[in-house]
Amino acid sequence: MPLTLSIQTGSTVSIYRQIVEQVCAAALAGRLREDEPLPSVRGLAEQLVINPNTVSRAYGELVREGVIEARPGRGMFVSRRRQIYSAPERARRMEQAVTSLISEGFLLGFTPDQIVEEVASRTRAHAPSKAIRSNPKGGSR
Amino acid sequence: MPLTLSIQTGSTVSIYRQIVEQVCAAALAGRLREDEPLPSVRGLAEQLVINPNTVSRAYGELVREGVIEARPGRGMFVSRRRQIYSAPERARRMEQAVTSLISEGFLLGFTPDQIVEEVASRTRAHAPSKAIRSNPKGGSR
Amino acid sequence: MPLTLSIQTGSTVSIYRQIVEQVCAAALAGRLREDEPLPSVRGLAEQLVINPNTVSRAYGELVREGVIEARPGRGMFVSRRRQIYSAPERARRMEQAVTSLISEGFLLGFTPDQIVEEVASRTRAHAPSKAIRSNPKGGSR
Amino acid sequence: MPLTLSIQTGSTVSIYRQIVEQVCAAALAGRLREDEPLPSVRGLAEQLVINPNTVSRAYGELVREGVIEARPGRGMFVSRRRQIYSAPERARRMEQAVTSLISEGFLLGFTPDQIVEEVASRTRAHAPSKAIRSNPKGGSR
DNA sequence: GTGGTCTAGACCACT
DNA sequence: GTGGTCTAGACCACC
Repeated sequence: MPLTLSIQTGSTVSIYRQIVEQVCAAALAGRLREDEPLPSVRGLAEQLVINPNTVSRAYGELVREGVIEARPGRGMFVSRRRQIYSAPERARRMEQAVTSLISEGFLLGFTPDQIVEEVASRTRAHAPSKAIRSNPKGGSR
Repeated sequence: MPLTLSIQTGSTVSIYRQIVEQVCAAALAGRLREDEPLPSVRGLAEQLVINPNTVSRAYGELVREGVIEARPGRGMFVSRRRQIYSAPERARRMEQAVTSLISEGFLLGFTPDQIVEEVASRTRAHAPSKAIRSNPKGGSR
Repeated sequence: MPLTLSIQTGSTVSIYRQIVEQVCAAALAGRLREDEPLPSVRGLAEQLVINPNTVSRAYGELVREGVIEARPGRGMFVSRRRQIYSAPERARRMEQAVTSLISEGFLLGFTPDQIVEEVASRTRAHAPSKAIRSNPKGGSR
Repeated sequence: MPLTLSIQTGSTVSIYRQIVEQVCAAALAGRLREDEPLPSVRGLAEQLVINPNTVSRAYGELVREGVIEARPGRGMFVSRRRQIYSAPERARRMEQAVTSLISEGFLLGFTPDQIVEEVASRTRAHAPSKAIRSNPKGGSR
């Protein structure tokens, strides 16, 4: 299975960001084997009917973040994951993201329990395999 | 205590969005009494050292979402809670919000369980009680 | 014909509101094809001799109401029709709109029957057919 | 029955305008007899829990529009209605108001017939009596 | 005093 | 090129 990506127009998040996030999620969830190349820039652009520049940019970002790496002449491959953000930076970003979700959830009339449940059910869907290996903090806390 | 808001520059979320989220959270959590006006546009702008237009934009958004209402010449007040979105629209927006959080979480190296836990702990903090008219200061905490 | 908009200064309704209403009417009447972008923010501003910010505001409102969607870097497009408001909210907004018209009509000295007739004749003009994908010009081209 | 007025906060129309419209509608619908005074400024302000200045302003506007007139020492009374706008001006304003309603109606998913019906049912409610006497075009003047 | 609108001009991110 | 955000400063209507 050659990794299916999909983008949705009209979203607030840009196209290249959607690609970054999906590839990233796939890599972290173990859906991409280390010896398996990502779709080529031109191929993916054609498949998604977007500009190759956009795909190129997304891949560039992923390389910069250390998620994937280019093996010249062979393609892009997932690299061994390394943390790129400092611990405080990670915490800050995560807190912000959680705050956003909770605000939106409350605004839409969801109860706290429902919000948690929405997230829980979606994360289960996202990571069917147990191939998660990164442990950013340490404890299984 | 007349509702303290704070913004952080250099964040990925825009200033006006930060205001929207904070006011929204405060209003929904009952930290704002119905007969108590929000900070004035100019006042808040001065306090946060930003342009009044930015505050105005944030307030406008909140009005359109039904969270607060403008009483011209008097100020902005929290409006009575009502569900303005249809069920499909609610689901759609919530799904987008959840997707956004999960993507960010994965990117930051959080495991699914950790993401859920982050949300769970924060919702507990946000909602000391189910009653909207809870007393924010005395706290059944 | 790429959608002609016009505004009149000195009206009681604000410029950005006029744009919202006209685009809204055009989109809902099917005068805009789905793959055809709206006039660009700068282009429309130039054409109407107003500030780009004003156009931007109008477009932003339309995005929030689900009428159009922004594809960053490409332009604004009409989005697929969806009902974003809940039934009570729809009723509430419609009631307000009707009240506004009736008041204005009375103030202008129209009788109830005349008011109804004005609306009836205009709705007939606005909706040549029930199908959204109607062809406004003639040819099936 | 001493003419009941009501205002609603959080509306886009200002308070004084709401008063103007309601008094105007009442006068035109014949719900106000010519020998019957309107509520006093102070009385109405007290009743509606608003600032007397606001009521005063509304009455001033009505006087300026020729809808009511002051009989010093006795109070405000409805005057014999005269047209204050030129015919083209009236038509222009009415057209604008109708356009607004139709746009909003379409946006909310109402069909043309439903929009007309909404207006029709409301005008019936507004004017149960047949005491409409103004004839804007032919002139019973 | 309050919010609402508009203009002018700038910078950024995305395609 | 596109839209999105922010600043600066102005004017208006409302209370």
